[in-house]
Amino acid sequence: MSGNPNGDRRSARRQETLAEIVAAAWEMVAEHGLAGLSMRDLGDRVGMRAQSLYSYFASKNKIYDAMFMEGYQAFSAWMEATDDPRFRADPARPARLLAHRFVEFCTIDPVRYQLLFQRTIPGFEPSPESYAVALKAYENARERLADSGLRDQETTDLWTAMLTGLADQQISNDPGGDRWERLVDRAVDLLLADPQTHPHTESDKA
Amino acid sequence: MSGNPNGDRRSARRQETLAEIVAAAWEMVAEHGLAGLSMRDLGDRVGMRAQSLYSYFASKNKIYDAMFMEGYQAFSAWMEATDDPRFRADPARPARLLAHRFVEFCTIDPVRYQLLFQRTIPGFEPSPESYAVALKAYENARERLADSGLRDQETTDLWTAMLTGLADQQISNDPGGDRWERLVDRAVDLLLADPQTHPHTESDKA
DNA sequence: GTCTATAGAATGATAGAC
DNA sequence: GTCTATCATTCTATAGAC
Repeated sequence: MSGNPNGDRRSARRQETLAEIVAAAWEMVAEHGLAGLSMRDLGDRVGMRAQSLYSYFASKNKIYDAMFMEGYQAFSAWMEATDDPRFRADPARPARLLAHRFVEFCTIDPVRYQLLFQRTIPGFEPSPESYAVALKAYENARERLADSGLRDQETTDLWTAMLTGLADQQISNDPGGDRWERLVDRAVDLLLADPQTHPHTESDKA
Repeated sequence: MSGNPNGDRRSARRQETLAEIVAAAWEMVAEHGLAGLSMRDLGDRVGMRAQSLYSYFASKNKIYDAMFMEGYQAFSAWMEATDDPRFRADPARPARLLAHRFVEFCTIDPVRYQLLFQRTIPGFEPSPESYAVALKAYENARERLADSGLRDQETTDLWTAMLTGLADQQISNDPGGDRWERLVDRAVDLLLADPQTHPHTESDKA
């Protein structure tokens, strides 16, 4: 749109600063918890006064919003990576991979998990744009799960509960370990072996 | 120890006030979230100035601590109630009852669930006395679970993850409904039917 | 775009009169 | 045991100079 090279350069510089602020915000919440994000300290961290941050984000919640969107983009990208053609033949493996991938995503960054999958920030609501990114991520995950043979709502609900439960216990009670993570395969196999998971097995065989 | 009837009466009065403050605190966090407990508002609620609360609790965290202990006492009492002799004969039912009872305890009061089973209050650590109550509650629950046939650590870990996962999804995504709660039976049966749950079945039959 | 200055409001907690 | 007065912070956010 803009034929002005200076405009492009300025815009690029601005994008860099925006990204730098968000990166510093991730650092901060990793250290002080999700609620421990303070404009003053965030300003210190990127080398400006807290008030100057308002040139980039209209409010603190806009920063959470940017983190929220970035988090779901990362989630989509992370789950994309399980689309490995080598495992398409085996009916059990894709589900296991999917499950491990999900639990890993959660345990790698507990604060991100909290921001994306739990609701613990008092006044924060994601913007429509960010929420759209989240919805798309969920839809992708649902489709991939369907490819693994888990289709009906009750089964996918149980799947979700099991995996978030495992991730949550892992994060809360054995951070850095694998006491719950190593139960992922067993949980997945349990669900795949359940007759209720495949209510139409007979017709599927035809 | 004190033979002074006035002392007893004063002590009783004090206990009443302590209980009243904690009850008001539960009300407050139910309305404004776990972090939304403010000494000023709490004072208003019990009809005294915020500063006067410090005659009863040395700090805000001491109030959280009292709630924590009360919560685990409630948990023990709640799980005791499943000790129904009528169901001891059926090997499947005690586990189902136990599971339902647990999930109900969580969903009935989400804020209490958050205080007891998640770690979301920044500076709060339970006191040794409160923690002892929590440990005893866990030990009781573990024994009851063992009576239901779930004994090895991996299985009880999976049990915990499944049920907290179901409770969490229920609270977060369908408050007041039963979309996840109605999956409890299926989850329990899945675990009971799993061969890995009874690694020593042969010798048990002897 | 960044700064200083500052508003405006909330917080948890203490000291000391009564 | 409750009060008034107050401290000492923290916080988000705005106004306006440069």
